[in-house]
Amino acid sequence: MASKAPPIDKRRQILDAAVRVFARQGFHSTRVADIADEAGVAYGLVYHYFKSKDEVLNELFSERWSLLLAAIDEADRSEATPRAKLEAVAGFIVDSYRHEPELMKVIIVEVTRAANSFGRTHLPEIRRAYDSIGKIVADGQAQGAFRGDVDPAFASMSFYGAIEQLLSGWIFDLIPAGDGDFDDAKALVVTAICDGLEPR
Amino acid sequence: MASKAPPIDKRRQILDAAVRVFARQGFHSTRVADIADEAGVAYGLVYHYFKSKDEVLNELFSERWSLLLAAIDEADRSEATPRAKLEAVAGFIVDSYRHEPELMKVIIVEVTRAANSFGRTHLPEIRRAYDSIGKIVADGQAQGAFRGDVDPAFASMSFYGAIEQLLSGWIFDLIPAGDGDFDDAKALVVTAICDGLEPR
DNA sequence: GGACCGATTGACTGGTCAGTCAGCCAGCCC
DNA sequence: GGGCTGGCTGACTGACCAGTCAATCGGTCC
Repeated sequence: MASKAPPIDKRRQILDAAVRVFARQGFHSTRVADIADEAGVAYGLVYHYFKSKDEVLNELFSERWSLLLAAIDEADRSEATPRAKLEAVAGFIVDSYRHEPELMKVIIVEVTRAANSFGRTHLPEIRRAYDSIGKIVADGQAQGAFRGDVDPAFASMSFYGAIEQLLSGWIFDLIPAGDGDFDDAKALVVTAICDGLEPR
Repeated sequence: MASKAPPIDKRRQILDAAVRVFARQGFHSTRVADIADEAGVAYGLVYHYFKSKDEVLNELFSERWSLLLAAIDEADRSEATPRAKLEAVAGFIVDSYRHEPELMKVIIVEVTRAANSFGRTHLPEIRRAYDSIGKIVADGQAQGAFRGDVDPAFASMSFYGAIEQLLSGWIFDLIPAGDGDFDDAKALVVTAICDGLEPR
């Protein structure tokens, strides 16, 4: 037989279960027992792998947010136009939602927008994303691709806020979430922010 | 003497105290005793005027949100250009924050963005705001003031999301919040959404 | 076999609050 | 005065749950 029986990764199993339960019930109203049940694992095992219930969510957030930060930086380092860089960022976020809606729901609802709990804890990481987007805008202004009379930090907040609000709209069925809608959305955030609503 | 001694409105006193405490500690980590203490009132009196701790927050939200809905409708009914209507909406929200930052913080952080608790409860009212803004956009499109290739519901989410993210930025000191910054912000959200970032 | 060790189990505890309730008191009317 | 009303008080209770821990299991090595 193989040198090892495939060791089921219980830690991963717990994280995946937590995503599902958090997405369904929200962080505050899920008990640790719910996570354990969903993972098919004993209550105590959650505490074997994680210091606390909070740490489970922190881990989920950090795993995914570091990917986002990397994606933004990669877009920034590319040779593309500023507009294309923003398209790449919007695309990454929208695709993240398309492929893992539950995880993104948890991250947005429980961290990014949870200003009084995890949002505060992770403010530095979250802020890094705003800053990186702001840098893309500032560079765009420096090379004349974007108008110079808009504060980059401000534009960054608007851009990110618009995307996040769209995800919220999908999460709560406020706007349609078909496959084409995702692609439309990517193009449209960028259109709205770069071209504006008024005809040219 | 006057027919009545001025009856201190304890109910109002409790609501005002709740705003301060919720803004400072967040809804989840304020105990009912904190509200009572801040209001200088006995614990039990909170339950004399409100069915539950939740109801205190619900009341705060509904009071203010109905003003917002009224402001949006008024803007919509005016003879102004679509762009000016959006300016009026952005202006109302920004001014609300300027004059009552604590209340707006509570509403945004604890309701509007608290998707798993109060946000869900108040979804219908929140949605009404998105819909009304969407109507302004749709009318603008019908009269040729706005480009027709952007879904109004989508544009509405982007617009509102951008504003809310700015308030979040102020709330968390991510962007400067001087008096001029508020006025700049009003103009800039509208510029960004209507004109776009790219030069014309 | 048996010592050892990390993974796994789940009953139990300690602390925290939301909400209850029995009653106090100030003003008013008869 | 004495009774009534309703705003007001705050000690108390019941429920809930995160986190602990002592015990068990299963594999490995000698």
